[in-house]
Amino acid sequence: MAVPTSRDVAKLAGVSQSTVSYVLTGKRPISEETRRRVEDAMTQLTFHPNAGARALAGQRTRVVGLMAPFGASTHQQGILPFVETIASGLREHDHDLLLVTADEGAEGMARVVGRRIVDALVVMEVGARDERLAVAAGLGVPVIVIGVPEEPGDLPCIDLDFAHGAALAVDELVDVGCTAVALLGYSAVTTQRDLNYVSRFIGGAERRAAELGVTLHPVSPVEVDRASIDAALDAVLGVAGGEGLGLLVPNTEALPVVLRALRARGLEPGADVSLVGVCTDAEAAASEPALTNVSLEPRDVSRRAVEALFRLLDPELGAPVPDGAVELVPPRVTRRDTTRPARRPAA
Amino acid sequence: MAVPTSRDVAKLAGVSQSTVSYVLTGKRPISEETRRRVEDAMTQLTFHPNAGARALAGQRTRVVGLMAPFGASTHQQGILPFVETIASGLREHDHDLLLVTADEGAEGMARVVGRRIVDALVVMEVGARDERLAVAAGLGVPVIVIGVPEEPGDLPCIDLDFAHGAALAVDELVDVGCTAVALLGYSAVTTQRDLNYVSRFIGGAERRAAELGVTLHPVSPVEVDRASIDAALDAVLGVAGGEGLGLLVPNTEALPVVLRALRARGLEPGADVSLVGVCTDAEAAASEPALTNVSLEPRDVSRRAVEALFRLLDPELGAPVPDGAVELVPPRVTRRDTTRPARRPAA
DNA sequence: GACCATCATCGATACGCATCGACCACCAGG
DNA sequence: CCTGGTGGTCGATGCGTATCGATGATGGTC
Repeated sequence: MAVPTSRDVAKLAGVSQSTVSYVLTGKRPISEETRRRVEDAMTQLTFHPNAGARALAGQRTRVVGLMAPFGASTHQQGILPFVETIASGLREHDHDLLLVTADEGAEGMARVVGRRIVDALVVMEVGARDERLAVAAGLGVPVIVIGVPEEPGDLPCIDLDFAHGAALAVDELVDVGCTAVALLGYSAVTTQRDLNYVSRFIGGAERRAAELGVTLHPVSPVEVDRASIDAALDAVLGVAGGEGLGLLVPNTEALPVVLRALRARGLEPGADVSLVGVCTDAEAAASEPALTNVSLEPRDVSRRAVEALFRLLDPELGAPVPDGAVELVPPRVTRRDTTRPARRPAA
Repeated sequence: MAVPTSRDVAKLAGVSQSTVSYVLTGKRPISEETRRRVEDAMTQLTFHPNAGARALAGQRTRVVGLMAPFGASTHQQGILPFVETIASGLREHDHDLLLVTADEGAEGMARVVGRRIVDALVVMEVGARDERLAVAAGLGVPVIVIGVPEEPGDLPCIDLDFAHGAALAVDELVDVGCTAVALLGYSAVTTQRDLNYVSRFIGGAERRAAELGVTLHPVSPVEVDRASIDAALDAVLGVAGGEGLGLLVPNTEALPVVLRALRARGLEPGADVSLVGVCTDAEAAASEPALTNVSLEPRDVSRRAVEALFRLLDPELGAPVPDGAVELVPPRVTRRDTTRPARRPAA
């Protein structure tokens, strides 16, 4: 026999096809005895339920589309952990992940939803105003957005709390005695893409600096090559001097270059200059010197995104996410070697 | 009306449902007039053919599974371009990409194929002996392997020609006057994973060095941190001296560290020491100094993998890939600043 | 002992499309 | 005028599952 169907299983188990189906879905009570016979038959035939038939009859595919920022000129670095975590999160709910690349744009989403290839969408790297959002919202399937658009329009959004992270970083710098903070901004390409986490981070830093009464020198944008970073440091050190200066580096990729540039001019991070970077804890610990960092763990965001998605998909799992809710994942600052308490603050 | 079906389209166009289907698939001739009416109706209703129904009736899903080395501790860096290129290659053939993460292992493949979620598989990062291969080969669907296993067993394999790349790199070093070549190996973790491109590369270098009568000093394994690389350089320079030494660095991630380490000890790459690295052309050109490199462009491999896949999927597209064929994509060596012709070779 | 729940199972049907055989109209050749 | 095509369309059927209503069996109640 070619590939076994649920009817074959039924015959072998001596039950009807519908009983096999109920064993599979658990939507009606099945006696222990019958269940065992059916399951044995399935094992014996190596039966796999046909996904197409299931989708057709059951109106759900158990596949989720991921709109990933591939193809475009993305800082590709960071997205892999997102994808990976989302994929395994979906698997825990017996769902699969279909990749939709960004070059397909909004019509890619319309296609996979229209054809009922997917039951739901996760849209990554959403910028401040993103044409995909309006389309996604009108598709009639659950959508989770990773990023914080200006106008969420009914779509639940999840992202890291960059503003809060920036504030915590400023706190840390002030804690170790800094009286001025310089912010080495994101590269122009990132800013152009209008991903507003940039402005959220900068805004958070500014607000906190103002509250604490320390000066904030934003330097932006900064490319990742050595020359740009040297130029940025020149500017910063010219204005603020070395004394009491804290550096805030939200651009993960720039971190190693900044460290090198500082040392090249005789400033030891942690001793002569304090520095807080934005990166994962793993990267921070592996760095030399170990970085004090604002941890932005993509896995946290992905996990929550998956949870939110299934609350939408199976409302029994708990209160569905309210429309348009923005969930910000709190960051964490970990002190390592690049910030050290210097002068004892007035106790 | 909820979502339109082909029957709705048929009614609106005044034809039968089967005619709509033939317009869609092109498997029977349709008059110009009828085709236009049907297409208009589809547009008007924003009709999308239901993928589940298509799969059920047509025995094909137009989805390809990608077994990606996610989840494991991979040198995650390199795989994104593969995934991206494969995804868009599939889209050009109106197919989609379903991600299967490596943690699911062989049973993940069995699942997506057994349930007929996918029509075919691409298996990435296949090592010398990979348990997934035997399973994949028995699944009864087209499979393309990226990597070169010891025992391809009927499966078409595609990979970069690391051996040839190594030989070309040795050639280049000898061309610019090197009389000894040191090979800074891969890190232990890469070697442990038994990805045999490591040994293919080393083997290729050894063979060519022997042919040319130059000494080859393999130093392995080399981690990517500065200390390990310094130790490796100590060993190499101790044995071979600076004079006439060429460095061969197959580990992309180690390249910047090696460059820095060399300069730290007063050796200018390209002048005092020659160096050929393995990386993409883009990375090589962006490096400072610009690297002479063996280009291993993942996109080439992905493209060929997709082509081979569709030759298997639609035999009309050309001769199907012969079973067990191993296709090696030739690399290219580009001379940049880290190799410069030194003493004029005897003309 | 007749009656009604409850539980477990069965039969039939629908899901939306691809495909096969049949059919019709039309035209060329004899 | 009849025959043999051929290009174009239609009806009917099947793909494998989920689901609904119905049925039989079982046990408890008055």
